[in-house]
Amino acid sequence: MTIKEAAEKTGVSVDNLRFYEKIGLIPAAPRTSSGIRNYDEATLSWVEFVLRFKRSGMPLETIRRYVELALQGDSTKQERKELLLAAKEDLLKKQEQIQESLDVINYKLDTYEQKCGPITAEMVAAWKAKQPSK
Amino acid sequence: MTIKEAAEKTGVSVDNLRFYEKIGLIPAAPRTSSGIRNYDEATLSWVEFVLRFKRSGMPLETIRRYVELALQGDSTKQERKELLLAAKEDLLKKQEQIQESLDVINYKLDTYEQKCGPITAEMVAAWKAKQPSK
DNA sequence: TCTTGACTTGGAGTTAACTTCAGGGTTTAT
DNA sequence: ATAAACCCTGAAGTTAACTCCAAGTCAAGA
Repeated sequence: MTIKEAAEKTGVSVDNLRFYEKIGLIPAAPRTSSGIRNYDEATLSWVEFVLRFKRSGMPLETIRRYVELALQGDSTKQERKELLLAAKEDLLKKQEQIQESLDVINYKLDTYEQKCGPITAEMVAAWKAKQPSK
Repeated sequence: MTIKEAAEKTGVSVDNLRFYEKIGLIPAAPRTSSGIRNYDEATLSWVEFVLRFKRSGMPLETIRRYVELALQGDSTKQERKELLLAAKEDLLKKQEQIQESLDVINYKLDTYEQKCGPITAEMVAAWKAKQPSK
């Protein structure tokens, strides 16, 4: 499978696939005898695996480290476990913070329905009261 | 309140407070007669408000736009509502993606407990089988 | 075989969000 | 009244994650 087809399948741009390979985010794809990348299913699986974490906002460097450890085999099991636990903590915290924002947004949307503005109205008022000339 | 005190209260660095003000993410703090920023409670409230959205991963440009609209008063109510609805969609999607990653991490952590590696083990094997030397 | 389009690499350019710096002015403590 | 610690601005530098470009190689159709 050419890099273009791999790009279409994964939704990652051709340039980005090469970039990810260069930084070690995904293992190097196999090549034809003339040096052209020839993606196989195993490599595509890696891409999908990596993308799931990327989508959740995990830094590429963290994912890269995990891939590096995984390719080194069983001796790195413990370190990978710690990495996953740390990543889990990050994601849980992020989930909480998103929920906080959602609560604020939902509250504001609620109040937009009836009255005019919620907290913001007061904040704007306080702000405007201090302005000397428009 | 000096910018340093405001920085300590909000957990945002002094430099960053000035930067946020410059890009319009927070309204300009009042100044003393000699031109030094003198933070008041109203401005601190804005900072806290903005930080909640920032923590959830919302792009600063989106928050900046909301602040801009809010400072323009009631006439922008409709536009702000639309902005909040779009932001809500983004956050819900992000929440879903984080949940997906958490599911994968939890599954991997589970399997690390007993056997050795989960999916990754197979992926590594497939990868290694293709490697010529090493 | 020649053209057209896809592939290669290395490196430069871009955007978001900081972060640091140079070169000053202000406040405070001694 | 002067040194230390703080404040100011505008601009340059940094990092992450792309994104594009130049210059060349390779493959498939007319």
